[in-house]
Amino acid sequence: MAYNDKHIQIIETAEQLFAKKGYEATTVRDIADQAGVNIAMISYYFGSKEKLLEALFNHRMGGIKMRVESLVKNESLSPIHKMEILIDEHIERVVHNEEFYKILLCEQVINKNPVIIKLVTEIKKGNAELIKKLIADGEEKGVFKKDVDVVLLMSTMVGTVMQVIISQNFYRDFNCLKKMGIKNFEETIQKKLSIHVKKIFKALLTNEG
Amino acid sequence: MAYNDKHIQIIETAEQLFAKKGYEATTVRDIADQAGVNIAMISYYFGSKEKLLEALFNHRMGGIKMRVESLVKNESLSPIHKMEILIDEHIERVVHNEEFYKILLCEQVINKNPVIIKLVTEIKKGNAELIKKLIADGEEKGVFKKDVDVVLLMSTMVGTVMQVIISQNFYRDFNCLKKMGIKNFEETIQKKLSIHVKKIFKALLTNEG
DNA sequence: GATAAAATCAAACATTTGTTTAATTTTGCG
DNA sequence: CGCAAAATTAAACAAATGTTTGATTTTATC
Repeated sequence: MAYNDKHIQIIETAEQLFAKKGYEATTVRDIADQAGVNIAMISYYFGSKEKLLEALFNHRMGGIKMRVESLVKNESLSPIHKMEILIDEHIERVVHNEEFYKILLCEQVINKNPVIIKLVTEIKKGNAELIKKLIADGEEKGVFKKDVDVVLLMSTMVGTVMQVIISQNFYRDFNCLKKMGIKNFEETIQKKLSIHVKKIFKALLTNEG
Repeated sequence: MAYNDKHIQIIETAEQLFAKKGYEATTVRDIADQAGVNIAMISYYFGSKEKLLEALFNHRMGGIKMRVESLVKNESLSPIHKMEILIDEHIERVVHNEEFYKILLCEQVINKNPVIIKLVTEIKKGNAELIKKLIADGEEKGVFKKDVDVVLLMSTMVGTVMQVIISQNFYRDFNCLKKMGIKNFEETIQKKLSIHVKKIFKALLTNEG
């Protein structure tokens, strides 16, 4: 399905509200008001509130699989370099789509909507298989260890980034960064996360520091 | 506030349902039916659905602060040993209270209820400060590095464990463990997580492997 | 066993929910 | 312009929501 400007406008308004209040606590009236459209438009355009959520997932997850695929299959990069780009692109994606990734996290916990489950599982599986091949490639070249647990590795990357995102207020507070501007802080946290996760991957994947 | 058996029964029934369907999607009728009590009992006992959620958080998070505190202040253990116990106790807590930790995760994302925010923030802050001291202690003794980012370190532990918990079906599927019994799998994942997180901490905290 | 407090219950409460309807307006095109 | 399709609207819809009420039953204390 192709979305026009009004579709996108409603989808991204819904995204804001779902992230802020949760899917169930967000009403179609909330969305319609904030998007400046009539309530009936949501059913008219998407069919239902739930299908609007599914549309959001399609909108945001559409391109991810290809991006990872083309990176891993790029012949001119070393396995280590590829892995680092993978990490940086993931961090960038989450930092710049905080709201969507919060919704994704909660939907994974509830795990109820079949369309979303299928979409997310397919992407996770595709990524895991690509990364598995990437690690096997690195292993052949003698730069990566044997017997790496791919899912554990990915869980650490994904889990660390998400945990930092949802507790960024605590991070600022604990490290006395309350006065730092939001844009500045976003940049800082992105760099710190990049170094941190890369350090972890180096320890888990290679034979030493 | 002290809870009697019926309180606990309602709280833990609510916990199951909140984890499965989400807080907002769970109705007080759901809870009352499954707990085998009248709907009115929830308002009568707790005041409201939201205060029942708060009661759940008090019920589950009451003891945590003390446990961590007494461990860190134990004089007879080395910093490294303490850190390993900290990791194992956290993993054990999450694995054996999956449902509650799922609810906690979603509530952190929404970040709306002031009582819960305060409770969670206090525990996180207390733990972070204790771990900071523990690392400083290890640094003095020459076993830990300088300038460790405590919040990033904790985020990796907490985030990794949660990510594995919420995607355990994927983990089983990807690693062809679908036929393994649930109890057996729980044990396996707990051991794997323990080794995995300890390996990461070693890399981040000590000067080499 | 009487009595007061606590617990339990079915029913009712006002709101709010997502969705639909049916009428009206806007748009696109010959 | 004319007219059909699409978009937009206000209003209405039934269903479900958390909470309260007021009566009844159980429990505990003397």
